[in-house]
Amino acid sequence: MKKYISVLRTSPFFSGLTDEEILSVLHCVSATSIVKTEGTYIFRAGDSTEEMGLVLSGSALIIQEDLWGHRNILSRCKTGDFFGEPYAAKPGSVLNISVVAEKDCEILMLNVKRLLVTCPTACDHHQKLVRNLVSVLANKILIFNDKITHISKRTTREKLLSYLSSESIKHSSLSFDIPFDRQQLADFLCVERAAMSVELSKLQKEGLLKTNRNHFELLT
Amino acid sequence: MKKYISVLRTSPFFSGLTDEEILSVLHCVSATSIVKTEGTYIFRAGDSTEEMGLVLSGSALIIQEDLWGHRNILSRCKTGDFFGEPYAAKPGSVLNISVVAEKDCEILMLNVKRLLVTCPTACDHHQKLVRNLVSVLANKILIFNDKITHISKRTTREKLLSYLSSESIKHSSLSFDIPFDRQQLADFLCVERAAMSVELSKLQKEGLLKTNRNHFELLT
DNA sequence: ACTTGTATGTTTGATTTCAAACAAATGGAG
DNA sequence: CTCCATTTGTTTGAAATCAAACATACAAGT
Repeated sequence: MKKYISVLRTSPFFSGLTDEEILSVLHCVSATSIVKTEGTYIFRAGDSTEEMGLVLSGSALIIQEDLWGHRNILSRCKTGDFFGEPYAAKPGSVLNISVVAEKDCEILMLNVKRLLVTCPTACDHHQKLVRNLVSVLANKILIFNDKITHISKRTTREKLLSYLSSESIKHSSLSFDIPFDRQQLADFLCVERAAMSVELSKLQKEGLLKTNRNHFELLT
Repeated sequence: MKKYISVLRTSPFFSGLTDEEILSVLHCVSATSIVKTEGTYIFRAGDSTEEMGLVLSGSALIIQEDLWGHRNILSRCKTGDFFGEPYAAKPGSVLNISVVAEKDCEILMLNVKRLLVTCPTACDHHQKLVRNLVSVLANKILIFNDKITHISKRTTREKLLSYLSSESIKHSSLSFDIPFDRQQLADFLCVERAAMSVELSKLQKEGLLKTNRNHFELLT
């Protein structure tokens, strides 16, 4: 397991823990590494799980398949990324996503339930790990919350204004850079890039904002 | 505080705890009750907080206001509901919502940070509370995750199929009831009720499903 | 300067959604 | 049963979005 310590060290799940603490705490969560060959399932929609996965090498795809067989790729997990943590943290929940090895990969499985119910005495690392779990979960909610706020809006214009407004608040400035190019922004807001470009042009003509590439300036 | 124990008992945050445990654990989180008159702010967007709120009486509105002054009501918290828990659980995060008293109300403020960093020794109730917090957060992610899956779809038809597909999996049956009427379903999926009704009719004509009121049957 | 690749902006017609009004069906209450 | 309120389905013209193609701008490398 030691050969992967550099991967674990960078994960928010283990942040604030020393290498020794990480190695020690891996027992608390019954960490076991598994190898998956390209195309095999790691989790399957409909399953339930007490374990979350952390990618040690290779990569995995988070996908959804509907009743009529349409497959949709939600995201790609690379080295250091993890998946399944909300399902593992909520006993009895059912996976509504599947995880498939995109390339041959090694996955570290961590038993979240054991983290929560056993070792109740104050193993100090243990406490830190629980705190990190809470932080990871809370962070995900904040990100989702933001995204829902924007894509709930009916029109492209409203989605843009909602997103830009929130970025402006986040940067405490009317002038800021966004971490997306046009195509990525369109994907994030669930609209067409072309329609979005048209709307951005209109907003500029109307004097609500100025933009150049990924730099934006809002005019009130 | 005792007069509100019946409210606390029903909250998922305190589930599995006896009345005595609840009263005892309130100290761990520096529980203090505050009174707010109609229209005053409990949280304001841009603030950060270590505390979450739980409504003891009256009601509060979760709202968002954008840069150009448009106000949007996200949800209403009634007795027993709580708010702000992801912000309190993620130190340094900034509120992107405001909370306003809709009527005169009493709010119990719970310091989540204290729950995570102090009393590290195994006060048994304390552990349960942390576990409940993890569970509450994980549950919220699962709900958000679902919602994003559906409303990310571009067309009304795709949103419907995505939602119905997931409900079918959840009920392990092609035949099931949904917890929404048409207007609520349209709001949930962020589309027009009328356009949705049209699409449902088409889907039925095409033989993909049958529906009567809130009962649905999918045909494969 | 030239070429190449990529990002961004614009245009087009077809399709979908919106918004508003109205019609039909349903479920209670009297 | 009849009346009434509510829910659901349908229609309509206006507006927005989609999808695809093309035009323009910019950057990196030769």
